[in-house]
Amino acid sequence: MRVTIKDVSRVAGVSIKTVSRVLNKERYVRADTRERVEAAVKALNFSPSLAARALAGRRSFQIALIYDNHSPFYIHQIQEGVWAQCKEQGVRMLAQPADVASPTLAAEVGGLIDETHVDGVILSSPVTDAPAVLVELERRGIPFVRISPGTNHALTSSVFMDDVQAADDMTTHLINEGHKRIGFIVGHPNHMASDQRLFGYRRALDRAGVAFEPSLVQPGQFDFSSGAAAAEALLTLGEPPTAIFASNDDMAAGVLAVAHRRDIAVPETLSVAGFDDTELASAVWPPLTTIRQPTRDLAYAAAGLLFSEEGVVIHRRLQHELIVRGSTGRAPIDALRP
Amino acid sequence: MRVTIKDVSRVAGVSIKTVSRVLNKERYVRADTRERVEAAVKALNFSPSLAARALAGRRSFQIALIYDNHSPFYIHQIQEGVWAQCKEQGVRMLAQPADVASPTLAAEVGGLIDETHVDGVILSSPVTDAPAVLVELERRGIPFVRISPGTNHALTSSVFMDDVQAADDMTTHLINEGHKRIGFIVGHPNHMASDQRLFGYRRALDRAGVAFEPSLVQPGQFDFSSGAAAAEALLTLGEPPTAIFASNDDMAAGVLAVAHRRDIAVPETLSVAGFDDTELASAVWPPLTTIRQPTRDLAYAAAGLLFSEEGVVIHRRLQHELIVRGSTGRAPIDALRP
DNA sequence: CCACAATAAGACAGCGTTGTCAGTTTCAAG
DNA sequence: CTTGAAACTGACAACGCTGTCTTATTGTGG
Repeated sequence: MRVTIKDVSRVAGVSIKTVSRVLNKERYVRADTRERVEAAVKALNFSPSLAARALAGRRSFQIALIYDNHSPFYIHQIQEGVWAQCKEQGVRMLAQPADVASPTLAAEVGGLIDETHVDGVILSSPVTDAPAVLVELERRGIPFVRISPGTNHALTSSVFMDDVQAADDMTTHLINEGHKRIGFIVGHPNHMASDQRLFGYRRALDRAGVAFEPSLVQPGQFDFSSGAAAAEALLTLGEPPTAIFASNDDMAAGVLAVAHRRDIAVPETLSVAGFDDTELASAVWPPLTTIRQPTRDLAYAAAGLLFSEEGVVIHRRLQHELIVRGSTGRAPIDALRP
Repeated sequence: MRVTIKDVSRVAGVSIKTVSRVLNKERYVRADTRERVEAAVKALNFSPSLAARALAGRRSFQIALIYDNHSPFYIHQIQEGVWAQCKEQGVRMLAQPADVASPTLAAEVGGLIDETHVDGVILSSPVTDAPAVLVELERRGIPFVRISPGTNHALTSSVFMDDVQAADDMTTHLINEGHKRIGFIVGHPNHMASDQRLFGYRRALDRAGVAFEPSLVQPGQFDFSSGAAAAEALLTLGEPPTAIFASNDDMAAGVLAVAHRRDIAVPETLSVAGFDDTELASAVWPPLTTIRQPTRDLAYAAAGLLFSEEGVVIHRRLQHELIVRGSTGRAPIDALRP
């Protein structure tokens, strides 16, 4: 039935252990022996059983990617980045949706690890900041890397971008365009990045001497409809903002939709900015000025760290980029008058 | 270190075989014995090793989902549907991106099966129609279900919707709105659904007695930019269409962007229709009139079939729905004049 | 209360690998 | 040549379960 290492060893005329050595690129195999084994592997089209390898050895050749994110585009990029790295390393990726709000999350993660013997775990925000999960992972001593965690205090590698600076950059850009009343839509409360982006917004305002106005800040959930709702709230203020900076693209798309519905010209009357530069940002009209978050690269790098030398903790920051597109422009003239 | 079935058996005071019986819900275990075992499982927080189960038994408690699709939204829904079903069944899902164009695809799929011992496979369009993959799967006798395959001739279950009828419905809707010149953007050539949607478009035109005009049909790739390119081509025709029907939402979003850029009012001057009803459809402006493809349900049902009684081949059709939103409307008056 | 089937539980091999250890070959230096 | 270390290879147990077979134990009709 199944082609096993035994078949390979028979065809190659060596012991199964030697085949195993070749498979695992161990030392002490003569070149011609190796070649014979490799030929047999190819001839029989042999793929070693991960189950057997996991059971017998110290590696399972599988890692888990755990995420809970409401932006399909974001997840897609994360998956793709991790996937690409795994492919290079010859390791399988187990994508695992999760619910950070669930009280059983840590137990589920533990169960996943027990069941699958995964060699490591990649946590994507906001699972990166679920204390119970971190504790569980540390207790087991299983290597893990976090993508865009809220803090870097853990004894674990992470890859991230500077959310504060990015939000600051965007806000500063809007201020430079003459905007004084800049609405801000906060991200999902579960994500630490939400706080940081809000802080970046405030820091930029502060530095520019623009007064912070609490009514210009609206809560959001990182999805389209919460963005729309926040926009409604902002645009019905007595003195509405001339620009709205949403903490991600999905919410910015919601803002655009509301602006269109209310016949508010973008960017002439209202500038709209997003964050992430997912595909959505260029699929809407006008295309969104946004922050390019190197999501795919972040994920790729994270997986890379997981496979790198054990014991070294690295916190790698990747560069963001302000992408100016058609959704933002100069503040309307009357707004520029004092 | 790891909690094993042995630990459970010791705590419960039974043999490991009995624990195994409880785990697998086999017959011939006394109620009180079962309870004792279950208590021990809970107390020790035991999760059986899938590797060991796969190796020893006939099941691996894992299935693979293989896809190659360029719409992140679509994939996201597929993953979610399969995932939900797997969770109910207590089975792990291995999401596996693929490249239908790759000559080694069938071998990769074979390798995946050998490595992981998966109990079954779910194929998402267009992998559903890669002959080499189907042959490989059949050769191994591994159960598989196809989501939205091009044809139902195989001896395998599938779930799908009626693409022809759906495209017909949409086209008819546009005709009923007074449109006579309806542009059509074809989907990715790898997808059989692309052909079928084109056929539905033609069938509706034909039935309504509207002449088919080849120049109104443009190729596309199911992504935003190919939609935009097709729109450019259509709108620079001597006599441009009053409506454009794109074979999916991503391409329709591209059409919208081009219309905005050219200052063409949607839907007053140009109606735009999509297909799929992904989240994108309501994230753009105006929100897209589209066909709701029950993607998530399709995926959920597909996984369900995989776990259902062996040997029965079922082809399940799920209902689509025409969703009329703001992107389509009556044809402009001058177009209604003969 | 006996015979016999149905129910219940355990012993043990084996799934396909890797780890450990022991054994054999090669080769450079003496 | 011999010697000893380095290079190479193999035998065998073990990983954590399930399948098969065997051995109690219970229940039921006559």
